Amino acid sequence: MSDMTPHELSTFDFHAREPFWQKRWDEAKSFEAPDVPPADRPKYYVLEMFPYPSGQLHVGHVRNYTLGDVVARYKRAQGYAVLHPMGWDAFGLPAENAARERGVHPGTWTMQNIATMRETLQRLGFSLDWKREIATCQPEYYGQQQKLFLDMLKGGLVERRDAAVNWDPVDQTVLANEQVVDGRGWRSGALIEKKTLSQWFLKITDFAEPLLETLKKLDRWPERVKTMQERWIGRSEGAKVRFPLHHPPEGYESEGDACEVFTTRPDTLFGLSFIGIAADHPLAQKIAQENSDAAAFVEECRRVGTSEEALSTTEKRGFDTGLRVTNPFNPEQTAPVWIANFVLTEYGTGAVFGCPCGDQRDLDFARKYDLAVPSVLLPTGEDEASFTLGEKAVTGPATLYHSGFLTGKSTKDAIRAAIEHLEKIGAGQGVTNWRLRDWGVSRQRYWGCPIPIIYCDSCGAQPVPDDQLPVTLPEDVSFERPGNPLDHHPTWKHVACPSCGKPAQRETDTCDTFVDSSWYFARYTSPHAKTPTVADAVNGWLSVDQYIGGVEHAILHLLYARFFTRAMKQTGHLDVDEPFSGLFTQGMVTHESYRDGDQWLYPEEVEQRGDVVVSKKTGRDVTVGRSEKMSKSKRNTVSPVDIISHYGADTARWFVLSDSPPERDMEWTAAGVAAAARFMQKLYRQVSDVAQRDAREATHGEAGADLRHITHRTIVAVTEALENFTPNVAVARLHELSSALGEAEKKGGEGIAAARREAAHVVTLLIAPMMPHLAEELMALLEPDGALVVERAWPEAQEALLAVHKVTIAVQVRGKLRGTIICAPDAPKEDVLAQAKADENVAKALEGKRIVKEIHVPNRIVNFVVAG
RNA sequence: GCGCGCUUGGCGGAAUGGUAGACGCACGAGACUUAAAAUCUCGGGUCCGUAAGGACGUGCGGGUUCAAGUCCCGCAGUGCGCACCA
Repeated sequence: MSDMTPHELSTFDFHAREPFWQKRWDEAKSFEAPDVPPADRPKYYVLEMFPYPSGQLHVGHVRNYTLGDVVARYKRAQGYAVLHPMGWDAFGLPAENAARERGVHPGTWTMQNIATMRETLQRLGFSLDWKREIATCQPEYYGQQQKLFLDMLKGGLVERRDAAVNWDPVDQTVLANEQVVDGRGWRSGALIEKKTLSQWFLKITDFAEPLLETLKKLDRWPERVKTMQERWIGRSEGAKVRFPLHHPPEGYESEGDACEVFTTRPDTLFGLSFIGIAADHPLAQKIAQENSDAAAFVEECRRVGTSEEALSTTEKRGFDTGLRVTNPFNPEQTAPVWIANFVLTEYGTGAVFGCPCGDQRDLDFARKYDLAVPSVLLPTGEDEASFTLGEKAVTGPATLYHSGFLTGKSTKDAIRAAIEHLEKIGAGQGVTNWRLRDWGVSRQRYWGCPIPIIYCDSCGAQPVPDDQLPVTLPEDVSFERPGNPLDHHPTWKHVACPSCGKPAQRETDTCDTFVDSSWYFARYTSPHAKTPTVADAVNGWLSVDQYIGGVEHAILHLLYARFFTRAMKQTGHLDVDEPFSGLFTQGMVTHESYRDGDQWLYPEEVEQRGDVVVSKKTGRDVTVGRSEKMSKSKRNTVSPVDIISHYGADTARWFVLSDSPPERDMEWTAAGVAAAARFMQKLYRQVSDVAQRDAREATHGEAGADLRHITHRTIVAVTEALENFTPNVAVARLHELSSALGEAEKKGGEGIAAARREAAHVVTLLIAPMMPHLAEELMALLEPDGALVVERAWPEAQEALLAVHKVTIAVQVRGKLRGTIICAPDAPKEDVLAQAKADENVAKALEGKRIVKEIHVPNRIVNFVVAG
């Protein structure tokens, strides 16, 4: 070395060194997992939700995969055999949109995006086993999915039935909910309508009970996700009640001469005001055939769309069918049957009975159409003589009145009595109803997994035989014409019936892409096998010990995956019940937005000048919007590739971990990234300084005691922070250790060099999960011929060095802080109290007061409760 | 509309029911420098006070407790999900 000072030497050249270390890891096969978990150590399966290859990696991905990588590297250091794979959720609508808009084939577009995004992931230095990479759009993957579908069909878990879709009459195509804007098709602008198609369903409701019950055992899932799933599955106890129809329309036989409803409140039957039926209810359909006004109303309901949100936000409206039913509890009473736009076809029986006094929606509806409002619920504490029902339904605790044999009973008792009575008189029975509906998987689209079915006029729907799998997508398709390219492909769908050999047609629908993502975690355990799974591998690696992804998937994806796992178990493809034993849901990455007039500007197009932000181009002040979810339309995005190029992968990784707790949204700021970069270089300077100046052979001495205490305390703190998923706290503690390392240099003295070397060594190991490249670089400085950090164990704190010699105890008088005292750890209560009272300021506060109570929490706090 | 979260200095945030504001950003002061950058050190919730110290303070209103950011009830704001976006 020359006579240059260490400071001048010390810059971490991430441009050169990050790829260097990535190559070393690659050569050492550091991240390749064995086919089957080894017997000599515990396994740990870390998985982040795989990305949709939309084009570029975005910073939300960087956050997600960095979190996962921290877990993977930390667990590996702790001696686990880690499986940490990556792949692509590669089917989906955007590829078809790109095809329609730009004429590029969905497959080409997807594979190009994958290549781009894979490169970015690799530049970030994630500890992924790339040998296991999968893309769901490849026959190697979706062919096995077809096998699973057929096995489920054989096992009775798949059914064909009718379901409604959003239909665009101009484009002649089915639209996704997101393609319906204010009831109109996003491209054509045409009013969309509900259309019924015959579709394939997976019978997730068969598992409603276990899916609900097992939630209780998922103790490493966030409570809120479990609550959401619980609500979604929606078990509710109630009754089916048959209301006899007075004059059923001719030819209406599907339910005999009665209208059946599901209710959770059979206790309020005496409060019957009306029957509400969905527009798709058979009775409504029947009426519509005969009555043009009814038909017009049904038609209108169809325009509302298929989402629950649309149904419940639309103004409540109804149509009186003129039919009447009899109240089974009170044959004297009849009520009208209305078609109502807020009744869900697919929940319960598609019909409700309206009891305005106990349900706000029913009350609003009854008032609007001037229907009877019998009052049968007396709120607890109200008097029958004085209580009148206003515009608020009774939803709190209440007693039944004006209710025949139920009068005087509490809601709970009345429900039980009502069900008993219904069953006795044969007008209904108690049932358990679920909000969860079966999973419709048919999509009328090209870019998805073909459903392996052949329709034959003679033999019906036939499964594609195993030896004809996979059913692959044709390459030569046209997106010029509206509709599904598979359907209008000249030859693809025409095949021989596998059963009779006569001409038949393929199913042209493809699978919901949620199916693809419902088993990819299992496929990673044997990504290239000729069967969907391999028993030893899948049962050895599953379940996923830590799954990490966005909370936006809290319900659908996670529930489908849980169901699919059970369905795969039932069909013999694996032997676990739950796919993910640990779940972590991370927040979004947000950024300020900038607007110059009506023009949105990218963050790199503006700069801060004093208190204002101006456009670099025009020099004008720009409007700074609050930090919100990054979106292309507001241009408040940041490119991970740019960040890596400017600051390096480790800086990007460190920044996304450093400030916000990962379950919360984090704000991306240029200043924050710069701070991360500074800290990275500071550590590099500090450690290279230690490597060059501090003698390796120095023995520990008195002067180093403080630093050693901090070093070992930091091991405990960082370990705890990583266990708790609070890397932001780990970062804070590492900042402190770094400061202590710097201070120790100035202090000097016997044993400082050894303590500094120890601290440098420890800091290197502790940052490794977060800044893996820098860690390798630092270790190479400290031990030029040593092992790679990825092959080293996590540091362990020495108990003796953690001991504290004094504690600071807060002293309160009547809960207010009046001073602090320094005591020996675990000092006796009497001594602590005496010392507390001796404190000048405390004594002043106690003056003239009588001590009523003395609270002493060892090593923490003293509180004198005083009177007077 | 229904469901589920979140809310702490100028900003991001820390805090087993026990000293609120760790750590970082931004800001200010100082050191180094011819100068700047970089780096290092120090300061800071608000108000009153020269200071010692005091009052107030974790979205708002109540409650439980010796003690509440933390637990309970109500409200507001904001975000996410709602079954064909992924």
